[in-house]
Amino acid sequence: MARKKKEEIPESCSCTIIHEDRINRVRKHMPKDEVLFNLAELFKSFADTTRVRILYSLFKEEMCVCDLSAFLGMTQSAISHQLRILKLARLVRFHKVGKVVYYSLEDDHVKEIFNYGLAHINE
Amino acid sequence: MARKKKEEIPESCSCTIIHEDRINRVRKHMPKDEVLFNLAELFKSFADTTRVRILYSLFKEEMCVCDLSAFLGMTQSAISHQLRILKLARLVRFHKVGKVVYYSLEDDHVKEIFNYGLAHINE
DNA sequence: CAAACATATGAATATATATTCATATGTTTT
DNA sequence: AAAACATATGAATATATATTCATATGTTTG
Repeated sequence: MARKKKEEIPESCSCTIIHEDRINRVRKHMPKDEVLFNLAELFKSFADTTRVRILYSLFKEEMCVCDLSAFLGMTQSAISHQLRILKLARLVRFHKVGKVVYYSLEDDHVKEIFNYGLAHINE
Repeated sequence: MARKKKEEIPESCSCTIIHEDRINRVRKHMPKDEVLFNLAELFKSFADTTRVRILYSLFKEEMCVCDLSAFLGMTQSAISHQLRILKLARLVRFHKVGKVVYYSLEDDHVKEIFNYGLAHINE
């Protein structure tokens, strides 16, 4: 009575591939893994309320760490750690004046990305 | 010898607020906390390689879970869990034909956001 | 030079989240 | 109805990450 007909489970996918044609067309246009990875990494930089608030603050004004800390009601350390991530993602730039470090947006991509994000939220 | 002059540490920020004027100008233009939170939540949906790959796959073709699973070389379960997140973020839509569920992009915001993301990466 | 201060950072902790595994749900087919 | 199948989902585990705490670095000022 043992009932085991279709014994050939394919690979990682436990199901039958239904649309080889679609997969082949999609494959042609997929960016390299590295690009997709970098894209996800970039969005990780936006994927935190604190970092979003920091970036939004810098839309209008250049600000120092102390300003951001006071304005956002968070410790200097927390802000500084997050600014490091934003620096690594090349989303903010900075310049020092004495002991004060002023941060500003690196380019306008952030604003544009945020605007489309808001458009999606408000639709 | 106890040397404790400036004893009045302000609030969450351990430093002196330097630019009250900047903070006040920024405050005027900050979106509500809820909006900033939702924006971060939206970007969280993009902040994972698997989800980026799923979304990119759907740029060109509507695909079923099985297609995505086979194409991306991941288990059906993993794909399905991630699709749930994309559904909750209203980034993908789906329709059922028999037992097959076809997924597609909800709107064009994703493409636009990705394009600006790529622009930032490639600059 | 010492004190004050703005900022940065390593380590620890707490929390979030991606994947796996097992199984459930719902549909089709025989 | 039972088998096959596509998909969904709860629980467990492993990993990533945000914040805190303590402290380091570098600059200014008395």
